[in-house]
Order: sequence, then structure tokens, then C-alpha cells
Amino acid sequence: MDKEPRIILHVDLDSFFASVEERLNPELAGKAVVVCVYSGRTGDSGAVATSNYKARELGIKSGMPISAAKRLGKDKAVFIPTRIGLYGEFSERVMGIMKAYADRFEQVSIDEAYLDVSDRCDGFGEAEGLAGEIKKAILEGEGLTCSVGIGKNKLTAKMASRLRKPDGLTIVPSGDFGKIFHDMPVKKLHGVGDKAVEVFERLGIRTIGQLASFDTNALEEFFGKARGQLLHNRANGMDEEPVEESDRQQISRLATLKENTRDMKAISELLERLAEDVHRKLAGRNLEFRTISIITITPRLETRTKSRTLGQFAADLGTIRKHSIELMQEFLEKNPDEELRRCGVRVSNFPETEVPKEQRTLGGFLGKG
DNA sequence: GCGGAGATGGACC
DNA sequence: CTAACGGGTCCATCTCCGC
Repeated sequence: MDKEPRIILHVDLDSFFASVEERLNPELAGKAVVVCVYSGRTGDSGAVATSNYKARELGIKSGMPISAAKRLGKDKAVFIPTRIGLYGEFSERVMGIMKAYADRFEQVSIDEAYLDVSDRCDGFGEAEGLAGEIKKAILEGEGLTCSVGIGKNKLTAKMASRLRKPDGLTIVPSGDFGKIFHDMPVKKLHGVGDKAVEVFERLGIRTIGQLASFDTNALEEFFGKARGQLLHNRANGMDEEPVEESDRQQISRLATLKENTRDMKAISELLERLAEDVHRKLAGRNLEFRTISIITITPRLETRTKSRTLGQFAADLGTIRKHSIELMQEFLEKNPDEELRRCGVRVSNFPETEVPKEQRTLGGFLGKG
């Protein structure tokens, strides 16, 4: 039996952090803007979070070290630090606008969302009209532009939205996935990063089309069963993932140490702050956790984690603090030669249904069972 | 063999 | 031209262990 055909929109806010900054500061208009995450080690250590299109023309892109970005745009670009709280507020309002246009809605990150509009739209033509309305509402409401992709599944919508940016609107008609993406480099396929590209090169796979017609069994040998199948399906534009809000699975905070160290005093001071932040986020969502982890990043940028699962759920700061310090001490004892560059605290393993406590009692009263 | 727990690495924004 | 280099989340895979 065939699945009902779906109409999925992917909405991607254009160079989101930079756009918010431009929106709030008219002096930035027309300039190259680079929003940076400063790590606080030395003046320019850190990475570029987002650059606007003017800055991208200079070659300044997300993820690039700030020092490299400055080499490219020394006097031409404006470098500003991130204001994450601010972007979160804009994001919440924009998501609220979009949600009203969707039958099913899924926020994927601070600046992206999927909308399933299958029920309210008859065909891609109608969906295109709806997408135009959404773009208009976001622009008039928040002064931000976005790029929208329309397709029969999340994968197609996502890849469609990237085809025209900024302020784009792109439809990939059902059956046209191959036609449009066949000759593109395999790196452009959602879910393919540098490591996968390395493997593909050895297999002689350069384009999405070549991956699409590659032997599935051979792919499974190199990537494992699940991932091999996933990559092959994706190269063929196949994706059945539903649009649905998924509960957050983990909450973490990471930060960079002033210098590489294994001094427990310096480390525990940082852990303390991170534990407080994690606790604040946890309390804000009224969540309990059962697993706590520390994350360490070595000077060579390798990640090590250590975690423990508690006998019962907890939510208090003391528990987070105590276990993160203990885990860190164990890590240092077991790795007497490792220094730390960055470290982090993470809680996970939340209760099955993420329902705020008040609502849980209310639900009990109303007796849905 | 199956699960949960713990650890690691890839990918994306 | 390369490599340098943040913070946050999700996912797959592997190993170990108890049942």
C-alpha cells in the first residue's frame, strides 16, 4: 500500500545571527558582518558562527577560525560577538509565526523548521502560495528573510531550500530529485560530511547520481547496514521521516579553558559554572535526568566522555556538581598524560514523556487513563 | 540474543 | 593553499555485562 503523498516545507532563516544583528543595528546595513564565538583564550581565538552574504563574498564562512576570517576581512568586515539569548527570542517568535501555517511542525535548530502542509494544501502550487505568505509574515513581523524549500519529504525540502539563497523559494517536484541533484558533488547530500566523502572517493563516487546507482551491499560493507542503506536511499531522494516535534534528549554546556591544563582547581571552577548553566536550563524545562556526563576535549581536539547513570532521577544542582567533579577526577587519574583544552557537562536520559510537572499532576486530575 | 550502560566518532548548524 | 578551531545537539556503532 502506498503512503499518502506529502507536501513538506523546509524554512531556513538567512544568515540568522547576522541578520538579527543587522536588524537591530542600522549602522551595519550594507556592511560585511561576522558574528563570532570568542573562546576567551586569546584576543581572536574562536570561530565564526555566521557571516552575512557580503562577508561570504570575502570568503568568510561559518566554522572558520576568527583569525582566518580577520585575515580575509580585516578592515572590510565588522566583527561582533554572539548574543545567543537575543537570537533565541527572535527564534521563538519566528517559530510561532511558522507554526500557524503547518498541520505538523518540527523545529530542527534555532533557525530552521519543517512544516508538513499536506492537509491544508492541494498540490505543490498551493504550497508555493503558502510559502510566500510565510515569508511575508516573517519579514513583516520580524524583519527577517528566509529561504524555503518544498518537496515530497524532509530530505527533498531541505535540499531544495539550499538551492536558492538568500530569500529563496524552490520547489522540487515529485520525481525530479534525480534530475536536479544527479550531477552535484556527493558532499551536497544531506548527511554526507568530510569522512564519508573520503570513503566515496576511494569507491569512485563523486556525484549524488553515482551514489544513487551504487551497489547497496557494497555501501553497507563500508558504512554498516543502517548507514549504508540510509545514504543510498537519500541519494535516491527517498526519505519517510515524519515531521514531528521530538523531545530534547540531552542538555549540555561546553566551554574553553583559559589555557590547556589538568589543574583540578581551574577545571572545577569551570565545571561549577557549566553545572549551574545546565541546571538552569534543566529547571527552565522542568526536567529530571538520570545520566550525567563530562566531556573533555584535548589540545589535539579529540573528544573524550565519561558518564554515569544514577539509580533514580535527579534535578538538583548539587547532584550535577558532585558527579561532574567526581567524573572529572576519575578521568584525570585514568589519563595522567592528558591535558584539557575544553570541557563540558551534560545531562541526559530524561523521563519517557517530557511533560512539565504541573501538567503531569493536572493530567492526573483530568484522568486521561 | 537482547537490553542498558558507557564510550567514541561523524555530521549539521 | 592549508590549517587554524566554538558550542550544542543528534545519531550510529561498538563493547561490555547481566539476564
